[in-house]
Amino acid sequence: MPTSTVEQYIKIIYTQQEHLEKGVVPMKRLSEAMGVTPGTATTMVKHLSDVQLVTYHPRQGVLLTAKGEDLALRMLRRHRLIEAFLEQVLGYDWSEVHADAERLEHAVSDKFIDKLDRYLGYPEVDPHGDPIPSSSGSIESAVTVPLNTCTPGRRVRIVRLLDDDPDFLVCMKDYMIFPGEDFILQESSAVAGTVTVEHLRTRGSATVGYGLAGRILVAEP
Amino acid sequence: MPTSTVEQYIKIIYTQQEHLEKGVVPMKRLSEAMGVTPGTATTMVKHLSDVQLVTYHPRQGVLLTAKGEDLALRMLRRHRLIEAFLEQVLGYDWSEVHADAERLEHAVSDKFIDKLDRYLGYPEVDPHGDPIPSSSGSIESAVTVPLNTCTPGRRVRIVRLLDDDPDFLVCMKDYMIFPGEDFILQESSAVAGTVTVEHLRTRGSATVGYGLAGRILVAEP
DNA sequence: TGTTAGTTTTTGAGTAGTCAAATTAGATCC
DNA sequence: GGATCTAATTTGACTACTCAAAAACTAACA
Repeated sequence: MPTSTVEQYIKIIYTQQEHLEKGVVPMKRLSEAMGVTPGTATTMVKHLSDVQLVTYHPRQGVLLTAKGEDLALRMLRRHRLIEAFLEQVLGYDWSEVHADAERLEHAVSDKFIDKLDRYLGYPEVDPHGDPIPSSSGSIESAVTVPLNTCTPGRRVRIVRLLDDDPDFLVCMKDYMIFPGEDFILQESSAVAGTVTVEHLRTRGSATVGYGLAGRILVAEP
Repeated sequence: MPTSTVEQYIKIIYTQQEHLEKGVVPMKRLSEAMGVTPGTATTMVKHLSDVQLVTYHPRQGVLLTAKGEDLALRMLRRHRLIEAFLEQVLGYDWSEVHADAERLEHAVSDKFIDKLDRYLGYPEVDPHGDPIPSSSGSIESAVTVPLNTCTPGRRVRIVRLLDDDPDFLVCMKDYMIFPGEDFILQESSAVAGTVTVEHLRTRGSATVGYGLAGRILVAEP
């Protein structure tokens, strides 16, 4: 059975991998995401490679194996179901669910997770709109595009936010930017570095940084 | 902040202490309850003493300090609230709540526990009838006596079972011996080593070993 | 081509916990 | 008072992580 440290590394490698959209995850990135020194990450990655969870390309980076991806999806399932539970049942604010879920996900049994899944009514997404993998390890996410790639004038629906930072989430909530809300994209300028949207119902408008808008995924209906 | 290993030692020392009803907990007992070798327990106890959680009497045993007792009650609160949650909300059988709670209790935050407490409606006891300490650390248990000290013929109400062994609990459940149920004590013999009770409602009778009956706490109304 | 900047790896050391096995201290019993 | 039994302690070693700092590699640019 993997230790919780191993579980954490694998989960991070998975998210960095899909985040980067390119092959391998370099050590610097991994060590920063894990909050450890690069040397520590190298040591750990060698070990992960020994137990076949990743393939390690020295001086380039790591890539999950099928076995590693399996574990990553199991962890993501745990994490997101726990986040949903914390928000829907215990009344956490969506900005604070991440930290507690991060600790709980390594302590729960499969039985716990399956019972929790049933209790919650088999939700498909967590409070941030992240899709929840099934118990068999399949995951399907809606077709979305980053907000900063949409053309102004279009109507968009917020589907997912790729960020766990509480401050950012609180801020987005103030702007009504959370999954399910509809907006009109008013302006999007890489040069000015801003994206402005107007909330469909309330007519309130919000401006966010261009980079951050890339982490807001929307659907164009 | 104490590590989860430290938390576990402190909780075990607390329960052994009240279990034994006498002063100090000897190393053998502690090491067995923790599932480690005696040498390991000695090493750990010295450390616990360094951080003022216990007072260590070499070659005799350990005793919790006020600070240690505080931590023990916090852990007991966590453990028992989680047990209640697993049974009442997620539908665990009472025989299986212990193991999962044991792992979760070290991973939850104070915020989590307080919100869980509210969600459960501030329960006073867990599924085994063990009293749940308040968030301020006070604990009050009902007046009870071990079943094997009652006089035959008397009516008794099961209040609490001092055992976490799943096999034992499943067995007790089959006999209807769980908190809230009423019985007539038919026979109790230290010599024969058995205690026989009759369930008040169903008239079914059950016989358990004299030693085990000492771990069944009842109220004599 | 040679220098430099940035990344990655190696090395040596530390922390928290564990075990096995040798040793020591207490108690008990003739 | 010794012999003996048991519980407790010490010792040395191992695992799983971690860091700091030195060394090595890569890429890129003058």
